[in-house]
Amino acid sequence: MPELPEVETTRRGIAPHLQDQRVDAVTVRQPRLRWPIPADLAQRLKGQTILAVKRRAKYLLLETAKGHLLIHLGMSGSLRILSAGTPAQKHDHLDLVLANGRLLRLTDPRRFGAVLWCEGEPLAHELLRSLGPEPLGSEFDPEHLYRATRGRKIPIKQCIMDNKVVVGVGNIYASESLFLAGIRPGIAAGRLSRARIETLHGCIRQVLAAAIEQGGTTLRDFVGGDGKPGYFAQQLNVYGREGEPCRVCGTAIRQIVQGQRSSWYCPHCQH
DNA sequence: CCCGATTCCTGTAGGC
DNA sequence: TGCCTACAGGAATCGG
Repeated sequence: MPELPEVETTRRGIAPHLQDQRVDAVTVRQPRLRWPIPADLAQRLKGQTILAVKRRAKYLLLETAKGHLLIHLGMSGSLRILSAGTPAQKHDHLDLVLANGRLLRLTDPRRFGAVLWCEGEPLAHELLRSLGPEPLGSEFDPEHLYRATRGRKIPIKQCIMDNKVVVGVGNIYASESLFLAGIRPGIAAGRLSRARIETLHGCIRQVLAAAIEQGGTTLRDFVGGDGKPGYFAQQLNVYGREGEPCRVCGTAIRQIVQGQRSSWYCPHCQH
C-alpha cells in the first residue's frame, strides 16, 4: 500500500530510466481508475520528453514541456520499468513506451489510483492545491503540528492522517509513529501537550525517513520501479501485530477501529 | 469549519 | 474443494 515512502521509492527507481526520454507511444488498456484517464492523453504526451520526475505528497509528477502527468498509486498501484514488448497482464492499465526501448507500466488491481494530465503549474491543480506540508520538509515543524491540533477533538491518529495537516502519512506509518512517540491513537489531538506534539513530530519524520531508507514497506505486493520489494515491514512495531508481543515490553499489541480504519498500539508503552 | 460515514475496486483470508 | 462474506485501504465527497 503505497504511502509516502513507497511513492518516493518508486520515484527514485523510475527516474533514472525516464529522465530525458521521449515518449514514443502511450497504451491505455483500462481508463477507468479513480478518475478516468483522459481520452486525449496519448495525443498530449506522445513525442514529449520527460524532463524530470518529481513527487508531491503521494503524487508522482512527470514533467514535460507541455504539461505534467500526475500519477497516484492509490492503494494497490505500482510502476515498473520493463523492456518494450513485455506482454501485458491483467491489471496492467497503462504503458508509456520510451525512445530507449523500455516502457513505464502502471499496474493497479484495485484501481484506486489515478493518471491525470495537467497543463500549467501542477501544484495549483485542484487535487494538489490544498495539501498540507511535506512531512520531511522544513515547513512541517513542531509549531505547525501544534497549531494544527489545537481545538481538535478527533483522535490524534486520524489527525496525522489528514492531508491538510501533513501529507503522506497513511495507516501504517501513523500507527508506527504513535508507537515511537508513546501516544495512544485514540487521544483527542487537541489534548496533547506541546512537548508530546514535538515528540510526535520527530517520530513521524524518523519513521518516514527510515522507511524510505529501507525501500518502503511491502505487505503484499508493493514493488519499486526495479520490481524489488521494500524491507521496512521487518521493522514494524505494531501495524498488523494484534495479539503479538510488543518488541519493547512484551505486552500483547491491541487492535482498535477508528474512523473505519484499524489502529494498533501497545497498551503498556503508549498512553 | 468540523467531523463521521460512504464510496470507488478486487484479491485474499476465514468460516462453513 | 468451493462458495460466500468480510476486510483491507487513499482520499474525495456528502450529510449533519
